[in-house]
Amino acid sequence: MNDSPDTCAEAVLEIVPLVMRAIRGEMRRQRTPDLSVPQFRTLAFLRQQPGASLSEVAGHIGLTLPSMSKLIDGLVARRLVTRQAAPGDRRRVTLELTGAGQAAFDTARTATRTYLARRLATLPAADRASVVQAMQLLRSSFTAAHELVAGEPLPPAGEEAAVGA
Amino acid sequence: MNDSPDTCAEAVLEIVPLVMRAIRGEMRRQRTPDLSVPQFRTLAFLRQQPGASLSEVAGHIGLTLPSMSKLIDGLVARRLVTRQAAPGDRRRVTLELTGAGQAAFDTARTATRTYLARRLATLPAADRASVVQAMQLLRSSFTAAHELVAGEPLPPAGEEAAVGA
DNA sequence: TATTGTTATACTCTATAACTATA
DNA sequence: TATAGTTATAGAGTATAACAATA
Repeated sequence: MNDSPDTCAEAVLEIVPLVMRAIRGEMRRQRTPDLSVPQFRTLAFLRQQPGASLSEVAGHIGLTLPSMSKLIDGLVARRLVTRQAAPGDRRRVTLELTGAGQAAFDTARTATRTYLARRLATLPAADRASVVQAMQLLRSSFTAAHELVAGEPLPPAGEEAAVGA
Repeated sequence: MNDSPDTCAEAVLEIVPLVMRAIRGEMRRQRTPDLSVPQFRTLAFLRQQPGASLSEVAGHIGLTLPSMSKLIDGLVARRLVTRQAAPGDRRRVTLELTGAGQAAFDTARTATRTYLARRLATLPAADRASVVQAMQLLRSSFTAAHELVAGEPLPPAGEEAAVGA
């Protein structure tokens, strides 16, 4: 009853956007000279994957190559990212955070995490443990190998109730 | 250890954007009415609050009046929303969904929920129940007008819950 | 010829400022 | 005068198409 895929999807569809708005709002308040959310996500990716190519970053963030190229233009202009030709294949670019780029990311992210922690501090510890566990479960569902790209078949589909629900 | 506010915040900050990206991507993929996320949220709000004014919708979605006016232009042009002068105060407009607007909302939302359900179907039922429970806990943290430990009021929690409806 | 990325161009979305209509 | 919306205009962000450089 409370564990059907549809019930779970309903709950996720209601709550995740709510929490996401809190995250985005806080990041907007904290981020440095007007860093957009995709730019911030790019910093986050390069923090974990230094030396990534433009295609790799674009694929991860979900932008086209031209769009990501322009986004990187802005980060390079602010001296948050370096862009160099890759040794061994001069077609590729190697992207890395500068010290300022690392600081910009760490500062905003820490502030946002602190904000969330203050929100979550209203819960009993046991409930927070439940939330942590659920996040791990969601990660396994949404990073699974079956990369869900448009049109690609996924696990067995449930009823596709349609219009006029 | 696993239940500290900071640990919980860290998990939320990692996973929620991941899931949100999947939600937004799937909603965008519903090309039938080709609705933007704010347009979809507007339909969701009007589904629950028929007859709302432009200011009310703009405040709820988080757009300025001119931006919302243009957004509504698009919805009216597609015959998903009606816009009439309010009886008793001709300055205000009364916004309502048409039958097609209701169907567009229900279709897109159902498709997104179905997509999420297929993703979540990879989990055991007990784990889905854990996710549902955690969503309820997060709702209590992110919708309640909680005061912080230090006594400071939290920043105004925006309302992005509209996706849920 | 295939790939990796950039430039050119256009469209969407949003904001601020100025304006109209109504109260 | 104050309020509710709209129109005018501009800026950011993204996409597709065409191009350049390298493999």
